[in-house]
Amino acid sequence: MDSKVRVRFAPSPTGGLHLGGVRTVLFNYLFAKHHGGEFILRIEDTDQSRFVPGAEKYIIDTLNWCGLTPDESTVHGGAYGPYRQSERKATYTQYAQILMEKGFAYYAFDTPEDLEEKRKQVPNFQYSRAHRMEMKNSISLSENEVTELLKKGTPHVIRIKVPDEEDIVFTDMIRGEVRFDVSTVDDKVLLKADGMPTYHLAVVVDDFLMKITHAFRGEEWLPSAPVHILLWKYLFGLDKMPKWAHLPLILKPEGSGKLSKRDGERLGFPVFAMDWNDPITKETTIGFKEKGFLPEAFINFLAQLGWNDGTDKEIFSLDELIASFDIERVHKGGAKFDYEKAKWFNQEWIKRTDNKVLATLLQPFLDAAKIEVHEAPYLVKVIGLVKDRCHLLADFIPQSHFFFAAPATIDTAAILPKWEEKKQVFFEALVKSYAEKMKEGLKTLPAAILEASFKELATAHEIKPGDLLLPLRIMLVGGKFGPGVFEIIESIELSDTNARIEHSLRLISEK
RNA sequence: GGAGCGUUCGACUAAGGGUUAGGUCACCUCCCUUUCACGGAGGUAAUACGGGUUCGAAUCCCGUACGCUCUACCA
Repeated sequence: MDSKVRVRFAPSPTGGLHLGGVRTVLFNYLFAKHHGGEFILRIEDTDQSRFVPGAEKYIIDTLNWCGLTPDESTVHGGAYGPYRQSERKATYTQYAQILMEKGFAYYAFDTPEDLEEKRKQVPNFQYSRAHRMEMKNSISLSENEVTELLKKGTPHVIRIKVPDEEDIVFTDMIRGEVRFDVSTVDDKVLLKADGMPTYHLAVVVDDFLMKITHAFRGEEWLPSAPVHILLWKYLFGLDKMPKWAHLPLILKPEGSGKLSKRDGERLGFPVFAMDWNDPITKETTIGFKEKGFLPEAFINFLAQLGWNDGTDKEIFSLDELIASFDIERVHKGGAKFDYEKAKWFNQEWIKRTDNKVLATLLQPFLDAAKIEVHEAPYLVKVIGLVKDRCHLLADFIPQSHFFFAAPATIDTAAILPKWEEKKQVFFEALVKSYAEKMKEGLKTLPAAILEASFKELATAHEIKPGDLLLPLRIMLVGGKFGPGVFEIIESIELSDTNARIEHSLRLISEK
């Protein structure tokens, strides 16, 4: 008997992948890899009305960005394909037939309009034992009537026949024993009128055929678990059933309820992993990647939403997560998403990431800001100077643009109140001294030397260096921010420094 | 309405019968820095409520409240 761990993530290709989806993938992936098992991506595209072109590719791109690459999928291949449910239609029909033959399912001829009408008439209507006989199906109708309807090609579905009285008990790896009284579950549709299976049939059949050993999914599936367990019992036997775990939900930061795309738009943070361009509405929804998150950080904070290793450790690489992940330590309760904490994780990962690697990742942001970098080593040096103050890769632009071009505006209002004649004289002297250095053929000097000579000159002019540092900073970067003044001068070199000082002096004299 | 699941600082969480209920984010104060950050040191702040069981309960049991999910020919 093959006991190798096999898990799957089974999204439907209807749009961007949000936080909850990625976390489900992550926990599946971590569990599989922790146990040396395999991770399968299966596309659940059985609802043709909701199919969105490009969504499948988007899901695969997202998984790649996160570093959660499937072992088997529509693009990676594998021995249990096809991995797209729309291509497995015949298989589901076959199993639906088996259920019919065994008497565990029946035909239902009610139209959607019939059902809608019935729901209006009967409060809390359930298509189950209570109302089954009032409907049009192969249990309520005579055998002749059924054959007649079938012969005429009347549209129909196949429904599961839920037993009258039975307790369904199963063990959830996170929640322990969960019990349902089956009389409260209705006769779910298994095969739709278009011949496609619903999720309920497809998930059971595919998990069996793909030899899935552990099935993890969001908590929203818990109420329909009894249907799936019934199907396992009828079709394959409970001993073959995967072990279940229902993951807690990711909640809105404020109030309560499941996190949605709308919350992100309202509160100003991403919900999708990567940018999603909806081909139908033409809307673009921003993703964590494009917002400036590192995949390591994205994965890290997602893992910490509902799981921890029992210690105070919070920063985990993917390999460390694999090594310490334990599904039984996953929480039962939902966790509110906190964007501030997410950004903190990202900042920690930016600090840990090599400057050359960051330089590559920063390129799209530099392009978007129209910043031209002439020398790669220069960029790497600048990254080293400002990375500590960036929560997002995008923060790099406002933190460092002055290294690449003179600031567009100078906050002279912050200089003027304390400006005086002797400062004017000092800065003119400073410009002169730098000009002399340049005449000697020097383009720049080390920060420490720049600082020493600056202080010396200040003393000679009988001004405290501290009174001059802030104005100088503002002249160079435009405002009250940025790394050490002399490190900036060292980087932008003497000629640029002089140009910026002279420009600011002119602005000041105009006021 | 019904069914299921859940509930520790504002947020994420630790502590599976004995702790001044610990850590992180956020917030506040101070230090470092004559900028903004980073870093360092402190501070504010929690066991939903009510009953049991026990020498002892955040932890075990029972109620109550509140919240969430599901209740489609969507997943």
